[in-house]
Amino acid sequence: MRPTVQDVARQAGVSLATVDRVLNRRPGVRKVTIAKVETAIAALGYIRDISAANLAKQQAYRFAFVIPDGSNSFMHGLEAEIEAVKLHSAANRTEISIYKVPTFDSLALAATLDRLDPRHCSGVAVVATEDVVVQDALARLCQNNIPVVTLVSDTPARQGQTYVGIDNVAAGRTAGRLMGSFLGARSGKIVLLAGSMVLRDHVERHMGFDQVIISDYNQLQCLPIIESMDDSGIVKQRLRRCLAAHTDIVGIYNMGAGNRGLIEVLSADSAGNKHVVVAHELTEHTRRALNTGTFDAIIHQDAGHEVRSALRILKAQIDKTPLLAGQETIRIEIYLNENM
Amino acid sequence: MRPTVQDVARQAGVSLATVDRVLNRRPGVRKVTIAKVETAIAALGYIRDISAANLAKQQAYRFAFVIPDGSNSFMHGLEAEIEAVKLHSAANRTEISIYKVPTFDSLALAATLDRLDPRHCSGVAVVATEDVVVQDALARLCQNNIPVVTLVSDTPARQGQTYVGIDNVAAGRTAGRLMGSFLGARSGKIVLLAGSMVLRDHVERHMGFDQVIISDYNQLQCLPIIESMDDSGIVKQRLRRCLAAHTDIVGIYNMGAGNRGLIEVLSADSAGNKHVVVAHELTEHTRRALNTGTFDAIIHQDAGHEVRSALRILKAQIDKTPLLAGQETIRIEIYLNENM
DNA sequence: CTGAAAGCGCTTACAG
DNA sequence: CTGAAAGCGCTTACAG
Repeated sequence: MRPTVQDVARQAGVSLATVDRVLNRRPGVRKVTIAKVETAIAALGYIRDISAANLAKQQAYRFAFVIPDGSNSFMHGLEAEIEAVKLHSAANRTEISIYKVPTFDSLALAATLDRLDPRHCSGVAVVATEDVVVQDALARLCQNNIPVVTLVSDTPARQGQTYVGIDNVAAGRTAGRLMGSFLGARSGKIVLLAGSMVLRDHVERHMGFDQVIISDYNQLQCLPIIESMDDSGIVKQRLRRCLAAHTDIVGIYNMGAGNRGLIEVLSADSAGNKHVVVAHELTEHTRRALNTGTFDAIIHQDAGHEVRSALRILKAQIDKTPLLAGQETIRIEIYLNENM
Repeated sequence: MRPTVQDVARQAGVSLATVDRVLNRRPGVRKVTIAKVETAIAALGYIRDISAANLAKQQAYRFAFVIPDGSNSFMHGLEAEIEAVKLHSAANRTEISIYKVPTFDSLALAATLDRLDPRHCSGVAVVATEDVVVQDALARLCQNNIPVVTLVSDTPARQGQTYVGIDNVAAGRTAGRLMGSFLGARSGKIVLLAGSMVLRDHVERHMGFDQVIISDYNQLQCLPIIESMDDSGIVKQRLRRCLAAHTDIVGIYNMGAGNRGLIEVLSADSAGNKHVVVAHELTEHTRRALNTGTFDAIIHQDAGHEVRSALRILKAQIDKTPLLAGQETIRIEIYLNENM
């Protein structure tokens, strides 16, 4: 049988309450007593049962997910994954709320974060922009001892904040390698599409992509970035103009959203399939594009994994328990038509 | 506050014990009583607290992992991942034992499975061969109500057995697509390496690879499979002979283990880097081969994910709780030098 | 077929 | 600074 607090108390010659005090590093215990208890713990190889502790504490976790509103399919997927864990969370004394904030609206995001009441919120997971008002709001949460996890897009590192998402520079490099490998000996221009260069994830992907193309494929040239605010309509319009202006385009890399616009332009273009196309995030639309050969590869991050990882990280911080190494690394996934 | 069994008992006008009987579908309760309790549960929106239930039951999980012994790096990685969860398992009333069995030795495997005592074993995860003696031993475990998970290589579907691993046909198709895409317009022969065609995962990968090459790349021809018993030495010897016999080899696909032998041959061969090489499983050795450009792509499965998934599935079967959809799908991961 | 009481391994006021 | 007792939300003999 595994030793319990009872066994530790008996072995140390103290009461349950004192064992508890030592276990939880509560103040007001004499050094000698602490030593006695710790000796007993070591001697018995005592390990605390966290479920029992949580039951006694009536510990309940109340987490807030703050994510962008709008038509972005990836964010819809993220929301669906949050809803999925919500269904099972009640059985684990966990309550999850979702707050949606207009895309690209840092003020609204900061206001939403400020409105979270520390008494009813034990942790926050947020898809953050890099704006100062947002960073300040996050800092205030941390001051109130509310653990924060940032999702999808990294933020300047800060105490009490953990990033859960892919390494976007490496993701860009991966896209670059796929583009170069798939083009083989062909030479020509590459179209670069992004949502906005104020989004850190897009900037990082761009860096990575450029690095690889410049160093390893000098028969390929990247055109200046086309920004679309992640809007399919804008993608369509600007991409059409760009394709018309150049005759030697061989590849397209979309590092942002708005894939529906991209797909529409390429499907309409009779010569569309001659391009190598790499984009991000597996969704209903990009899946079909892979199927039909309109897209050649998708770089993906697993939204479900990110949601569950965020929850595990927040809980571990609250319970002061260690995390399982490796489980929380979000992988840069590559999808071709065959491995979806 | 969330309703508890107390609330249900009061609302239904019965005792705690009766609520418990209904909750756990234990026999010996009148239909009318069951109905009363179920009405109360529905009215209150009662959800059972699983941790509390496990505490009261003194439920302890004792799991056995049965894996192949030997020099296979992937299996070493798998073992390391099991050791990693072991470290944290004590805090969750979980005990994990590892049993190692000589590779390719179905009799020893079956004997090990038969030796597992149902009284001290609440679930089994096994890397199984497809031999009848093994299938029979697994069937006996299921008869004793011990849930079984098969890892890495699928087995003929059976009640009470869940497969945790990748779809190996799709993995083969993915390898084929990478090979074809990376070779571009080049034509020639492809070397196929496998451990043994009695391993279901290797057979399935072969099928998938062939499908894609035959249907989409008729400038490429696959040579007859070279079997190596997953032994680097045999890989080296047979591959050298094969490379010497053909002048127009453009690609190599290793669907099995023994990558060290493959790497050695290619590194020694001055012309080695002209081949496109696709292999399986990220390990210390294949990582380096990707880095140096000896390998072009690796198809990978996450051993850590498989271990944790196996545990969640076994626990869910024991607790009769539902699984989180999506979390248990093992992905076919593609690695290039840039996304490791 | 049903219920009262004790217990699982912790934590929490409260008393001293 | 320390301890006795009650309680968290369940389950389990045992009695009737």
